[in-house]
Amino acid sequence: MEYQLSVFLISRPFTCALDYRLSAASPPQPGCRVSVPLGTVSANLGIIVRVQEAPSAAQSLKLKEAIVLDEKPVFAKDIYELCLFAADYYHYPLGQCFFTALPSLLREGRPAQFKPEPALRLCPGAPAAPSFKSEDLARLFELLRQSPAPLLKQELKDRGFSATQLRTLVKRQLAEEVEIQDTNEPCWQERCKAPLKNSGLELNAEQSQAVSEVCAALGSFKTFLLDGVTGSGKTEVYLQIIAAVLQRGQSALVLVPEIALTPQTVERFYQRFNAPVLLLHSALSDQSRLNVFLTMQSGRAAILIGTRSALFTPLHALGLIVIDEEHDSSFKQGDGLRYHARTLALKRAELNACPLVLGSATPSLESVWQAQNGHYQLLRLTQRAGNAVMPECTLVDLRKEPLSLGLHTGIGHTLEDAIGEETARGNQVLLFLNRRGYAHQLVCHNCGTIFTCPHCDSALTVHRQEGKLRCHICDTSLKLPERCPHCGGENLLENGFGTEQAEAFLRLRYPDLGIERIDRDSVKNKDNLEQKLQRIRNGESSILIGTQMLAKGHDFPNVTLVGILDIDGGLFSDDFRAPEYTAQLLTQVAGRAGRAAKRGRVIIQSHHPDNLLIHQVIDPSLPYLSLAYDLLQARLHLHLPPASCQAFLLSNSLNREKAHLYLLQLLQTLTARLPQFRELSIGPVMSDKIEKRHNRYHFHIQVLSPDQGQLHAFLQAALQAASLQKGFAEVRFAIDVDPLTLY
DNA sequence: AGCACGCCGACT
DNA sequence: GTCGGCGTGCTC
Repeated sequence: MEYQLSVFLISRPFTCALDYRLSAASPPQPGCRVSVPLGTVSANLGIIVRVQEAPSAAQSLKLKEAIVLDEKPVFAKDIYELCLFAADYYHYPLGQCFFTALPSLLREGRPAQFKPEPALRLCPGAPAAPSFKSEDLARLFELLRQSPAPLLKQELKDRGFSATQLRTLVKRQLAEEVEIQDTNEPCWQERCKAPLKNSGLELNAEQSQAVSEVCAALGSFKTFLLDGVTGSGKTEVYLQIIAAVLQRGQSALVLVPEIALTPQTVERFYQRFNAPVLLLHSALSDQSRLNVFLTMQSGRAAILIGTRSALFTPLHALGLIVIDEEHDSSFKQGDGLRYHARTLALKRAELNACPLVLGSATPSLESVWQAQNGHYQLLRLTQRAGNAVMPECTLVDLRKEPLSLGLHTGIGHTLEDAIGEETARGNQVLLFLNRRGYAHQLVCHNCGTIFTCPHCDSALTVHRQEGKLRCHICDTSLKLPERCPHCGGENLLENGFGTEQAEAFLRLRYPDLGIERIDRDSVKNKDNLEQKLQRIRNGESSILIGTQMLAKGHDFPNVTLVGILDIDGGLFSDDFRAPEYTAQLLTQVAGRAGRAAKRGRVIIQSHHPDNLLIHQVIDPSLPYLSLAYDLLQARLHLHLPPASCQAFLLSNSLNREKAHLYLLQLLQTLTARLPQFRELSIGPVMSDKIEKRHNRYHFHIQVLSPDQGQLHAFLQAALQAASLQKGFAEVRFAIDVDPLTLY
């Protein structure tokens, strides 16, 4: 038979499908990959979107021949539909949405085949209870002893065991390495009669209420906003809902920010479920990712935990989606298909007729708004689990602190004393500063030259340990200069302190204490982070200093003091989201204090102690949600998101004039059609706050609309007009729908 | 996105 | 006279 295939190429920005010819005994299925010629390039990867019998032999002969690569579609029905939705919503070429949704090996045209992965199992003749030097090794041995099947080395690493520990067990001939083959195992429901290992913790009234509300909605599409204060046991709620999903024979998808994918969180899943749990994180190899993709697709595992991109993994019989820390900005992709995992998860839940649970201690105003207008059902956990009580917050007026050595590195006297007190009592201290590096900028004291990046409009940050000046935008690094290249001046001033400098002061001040710095510079990889966290958990270290990374998801039971070194940056930003982010960050960081039996305290240093927002955040009688309602009210008054829809038209070029002119001309074209878009508010062409980045000049136009449909129509028109613009060969154009940052 | 084709200046 | 710069348009 002769067939005509409509195909979208995954690495080309076409808005239309291309047609190809195929001679085959039976028609291929949509969602399969094909290799097709285009112009002079003979092999391009595409996805079949439509299959017809060829209308006539003559018609069909005009078309070029396609080669079908897959027997079964790599796109499940729901993922396929999700891509269609994303292409439309984000005004992004469908082929490139398919690209985003595929594991990289499938993008490259490699076969959709499972490759064996190394695993460990106990040696047949291993003694029942050998002695171990470390507790970890004993735990590892016990894990292998109890497991009915070999455990993937990757899974053991995800659970916090090091490669060395695995090797030790093999060397002692207690365990042996085997390969997990792609057996044609049946789906997990058949292999695993009891999906639960245990029924979990006792729930309090609010938790059981939340669990039963969601369970009542299983089998239908409904969105829940789970607003649970830090330490209120959100994870336990997820686990019990998932248990109910598994009992129904369905599977669950859990999305978390990258940083929250820690062995402790993951371990709770492994401890609870017999049903197989898989993980998708940045440290996996491409082949492991493909294996996860195939295993989930065929229903051989029941639960997938992963970051943003895990949203596109096909799950057999998907029955629930959870997004933990739903306010986290890492759920929005910043380039290419600029999607928000929450937006697409909503669609995917709808396509699968399953509930979506959005959980956070500090929900986004977008979600609070949806809850307020009844689109999401609000579930609240207001009690901290166990006996933990909310920490006591004090505000330190930095203007009244003496100019001590510590203050220059961000640590005032009051905080310094408190650190001394707490550590002397054997407690731990967590210090938060959202600025990495040693010093913010380097200035020549003689001629005033500020050292700036050659590729960006930004000051270079001093990194003393590395002996480098680094650009935090493009990552360019230069050797730390000894004199000013302009005037030869030798007095170079370091302005503004970062985590590295605060750490240096702490080491000087408390030479006998273990200090861990946790930021992008000091944490090289997942293992490295885990080592640091381990030293904190076992009490080797007592002071932690770090950036954002510290604020998210980690439990430190012995931390009784949290210090926030400098919050002022977040108070005076021109971004309308800054108050929301600041409130979230303060609440999250403060939530790290006193999670176990000990009451915690929080010290916030500020040069603006009268600031209303700070007072609202630390007011114990004002829960975050009430503050969120206030902040939301302010947004509504100003007709800002989420009360209105926002988008940006973006351009950039190596040539400043061209980038600018591109949007000017586009705006001019669109102005002619403006009567159609009466409701829209369209900003002027502006240069980005950091205009030059990576040697390219960036410009933008902001668009606000009270109505989603009208914005959509406008963006469609903009895209159309942009594609017709001539004379801008290397200018790049993009649309950002529902941006989270201003440009 | 690639790639070819075509129309301009500056070289042997 | 040709080499190569980029700007334009096409690819099923």
